[in-house]
Amino acid sequence: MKTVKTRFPPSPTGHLHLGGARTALFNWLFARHHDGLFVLRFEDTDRERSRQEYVDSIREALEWLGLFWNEGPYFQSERLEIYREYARRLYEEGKAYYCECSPEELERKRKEALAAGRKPGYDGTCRDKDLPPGPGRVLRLRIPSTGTTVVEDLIRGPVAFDHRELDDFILVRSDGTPTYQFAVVIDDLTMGITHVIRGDDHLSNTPKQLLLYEALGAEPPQFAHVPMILGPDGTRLSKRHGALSILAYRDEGYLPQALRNYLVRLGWSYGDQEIFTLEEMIAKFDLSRVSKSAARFDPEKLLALNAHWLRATPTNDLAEEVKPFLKRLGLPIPEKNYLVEALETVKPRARTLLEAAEMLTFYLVEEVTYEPKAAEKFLTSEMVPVFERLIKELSRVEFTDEALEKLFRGLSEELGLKLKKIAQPVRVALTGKTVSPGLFEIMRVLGRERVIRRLDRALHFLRTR
RNA sequence: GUCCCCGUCGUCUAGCCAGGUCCAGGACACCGGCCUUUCACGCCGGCAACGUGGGUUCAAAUCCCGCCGGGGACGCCA
Repeated sequence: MKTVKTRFPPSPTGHLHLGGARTALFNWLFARHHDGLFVLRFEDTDRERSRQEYVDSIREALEWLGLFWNEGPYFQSERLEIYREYARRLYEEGKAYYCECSPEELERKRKEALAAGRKPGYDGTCRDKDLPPGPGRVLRLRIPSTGTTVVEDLIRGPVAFDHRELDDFILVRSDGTPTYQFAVVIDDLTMGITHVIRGDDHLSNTPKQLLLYEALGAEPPQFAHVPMILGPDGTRLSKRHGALSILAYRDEGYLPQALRNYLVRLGWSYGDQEIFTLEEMIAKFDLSRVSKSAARFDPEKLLALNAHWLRATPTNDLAEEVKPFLKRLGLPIPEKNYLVEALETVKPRARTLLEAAEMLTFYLVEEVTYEPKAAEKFLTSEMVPVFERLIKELSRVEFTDEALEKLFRGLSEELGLKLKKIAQPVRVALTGKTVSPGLFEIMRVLGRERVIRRLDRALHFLRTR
């Protein structure tokens, strides 16, 4: 049994987006599941649009997702000699021929054909001209005019294409660079790729590639075409569907575990299981459970999964992850223990690291800012005696959740006020807001000194109203 | 236009290959309730789908055909 080898071949013309990440994940998982290898290869033959910054950002995104490659990254732009050699062979063996039709001419014929309701493929004008190589000429593959080619797809089963539907596609452009169709085949062949797992949109290109393998006298890899990911509205995923770059999700406070978990369930399932650790994905992933129909991207489900993984991550680790977000919000980074304890209280309430950082604000600022409406409603003058009494009691009570709760309940009973009537004003005094983690845990974490200082300040505030 | 692929709750999906156990299960979202010092978490309950027409069969979400709908390919882009 040959070692399984998969690849992820992005073209560095944009950031890594959800669709690409899912394809990369599937390839990576398949390789890992079979103890195989995963190759990274940049398809940068389009010199016009390829950019170094995208090479960097794609690598960064893959690494962030934990999808490390065993080989590469390769760059097609550095393999031009190899393609040239194979092109020469194909030409010499008569499997390919040169064509002198100009792009303008081809474009004109394409439009004509489309307007007349015919298929717009190349019409074979130069097929039998027996042209030698020359400037302005492209190399085309000579495709058999009759018969059919069957793609034995691992996900879709056999898919037959009539050769009349295929045309003599371009292998080498007039500037000598290889086209995508040619370069992928040569790369997959020379790199020993055993399984090509890619988007559905490549299915109709596959027979052409198969014919190229045949012309080369080579054994093609196995193909598996996975369904595409559509936007929430069912149209092709694009910029207007919001943040699509994987790195943008990272910067919004999403966890790689959540992204992976969301992505793996888009087009793949394992019974009713929704939550997967990396190890489980590797152990359970297989092509037979990949679905055939396109999936829509649902940001809500991604968020829910992120909330889940946030809660499932040890607070100690989360504390490190949240630091960059605190920094970004202009908040001071406190001592680790304090941060962990504070984070513990906001963890079940936050759905992203960014939200968590925002919720931590009151723990970290010197003086909280009262929300106008909250102060208006709860920091009223009748709270003066309550706060005075609290400050006195708090200086001697033990700062544990239990003791604090006992204190508040006792006070509530003694003063004939519902606990809520006391709790909300104190909450506002301590956090500036009406919504926060549990009051007693907040107090415990803030500690006696901060709590008394904040109550003191609130007392001043309500006396001057 | 031609060819190819796909079609189960709003969304992701299980079930379909090996027809009955499915008046279709899980998850997200949504709605109600419990818990409760606020908000969450958690727990309980609810809403909600086999695109359509025909055929095969004692029996079809599951098999066959047509139609409709969606997506993709048809580039000297990848």
